[in-house]
Amino acid sequence: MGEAEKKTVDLAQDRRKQILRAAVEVFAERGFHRTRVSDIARRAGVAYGLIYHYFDSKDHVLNSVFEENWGVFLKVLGDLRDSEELTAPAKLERISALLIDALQVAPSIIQVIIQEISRSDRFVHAEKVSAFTGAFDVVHDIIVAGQAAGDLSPRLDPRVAAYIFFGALETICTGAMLGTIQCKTPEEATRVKATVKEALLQGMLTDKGSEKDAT
Amino acid sequence: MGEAEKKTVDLAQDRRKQILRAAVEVFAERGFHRTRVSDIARRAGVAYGLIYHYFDSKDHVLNSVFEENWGVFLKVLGDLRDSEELTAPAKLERISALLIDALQVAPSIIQVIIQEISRSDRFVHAEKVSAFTGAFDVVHDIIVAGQAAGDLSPRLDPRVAAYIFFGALETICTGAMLGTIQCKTPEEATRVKATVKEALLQGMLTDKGSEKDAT
DNA sequence: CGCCTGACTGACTGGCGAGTCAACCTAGCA
DNA sequence: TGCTAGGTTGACTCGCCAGTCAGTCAGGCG
Repeated sequence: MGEAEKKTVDLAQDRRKQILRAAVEVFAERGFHRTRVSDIARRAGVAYGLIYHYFDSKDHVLNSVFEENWGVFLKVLGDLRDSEELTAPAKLERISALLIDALQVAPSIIQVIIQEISRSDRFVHAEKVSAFTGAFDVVHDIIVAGQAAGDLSPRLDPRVAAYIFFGALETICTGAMLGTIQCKTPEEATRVKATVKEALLQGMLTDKGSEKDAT
Repeated sequence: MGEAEKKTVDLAQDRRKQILRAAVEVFAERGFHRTRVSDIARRAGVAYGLIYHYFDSKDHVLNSVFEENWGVFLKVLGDLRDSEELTAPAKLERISALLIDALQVAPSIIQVIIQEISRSDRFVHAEKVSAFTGAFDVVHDIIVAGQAAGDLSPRLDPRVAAYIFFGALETICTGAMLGTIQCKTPEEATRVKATVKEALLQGMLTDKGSEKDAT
């Protein structure tokens, strides 16, 4: 009995996953509000009504996509913050590498999260903000710790710096989505990571540039 | 005749402006796709149908908001690029200052442009991209010139660096919109500018941080 | 003073698409 | 073999809102 029941549960989970996978695909292709629920159903090879068996609404489908993926990202970030072995700069480097690698592995998911949640009115007025601030807070904490340890410039406003860090990464993801930034092969990815590190950590200036820049 | 005709034209332009101003306000408050055309009409104190006298469609209203404001921004950017007097880092600093100041002067317009065009599916598939790449190109050119002059690190991929630059600024605007970043008073604005400069130009690392970071 | 032009009005329509629901399986069980 | 539960189906409903259009009003002109 337990066995059979479990199997049914698994099947149900499979259906759910199947719908979510399809949803991610179509959302990535046409954007959330241009996709009709029927599109998701067709792509998943499933009847229209079944979507509403597993999800309350179209919005709820998108939320599930978000929660199930952002959640694991947040978890990884949290662990990274609490790691004793790495310095703050190393942690920041890890985070950017993490995202850029994710871009190879699961571009559609990244696209949907950035496109439909981070970017979009959904972000501005909804509870989604809190999920995002979770990530911001982690980066913020890392920066503050880095400043305390003397590894990061004390002149940075940590909050603004966290925004700069995330904004840079987010826009790079957007660029990769649009194909403006090449980021498919491991070599290209390495190059992008290097520029992120150089620009954000070392700064864009050369020594010569800094001399002229006597502020 | 010329006089009277001109007056009529002016009045017509006023009406148009009046509608656009109202549109910016409501778009900023409720987001493009949650605002009904009737909202714009009500806010502008104008009949529903009149909107369609001046604009082809709701989309066209948004496009006009975008074109008429982004156009002047692009113009300023272009002039800045061609200026002989400033070094590349100084130019970048100017651009960020420009945006952060604009945030004080016309927050709604900035919000609408960022929220509804830069961020939004509108951006991904439409001609809007080209307008944005215009701005990217300017920053890209400035970076390349700065590298040639020896003021900016030659190790940066100029394209990726341009994305980082814009992404940082864009997210800061978002933060200001959300009220997460304080940027109302001149003092706060100065502080934000300083962090942008520090983080992007000098880099987030301290010397101590760089030593440890032997790559 | 009538006429004409064009700004201006707002009730109405048409279509779209989210969400519903009654009917239909199918599998496990007695 | 009949019964139930719940997964599955897709035609239908229903509200919403962009866009239309028949008509009003004002002001310039012969």
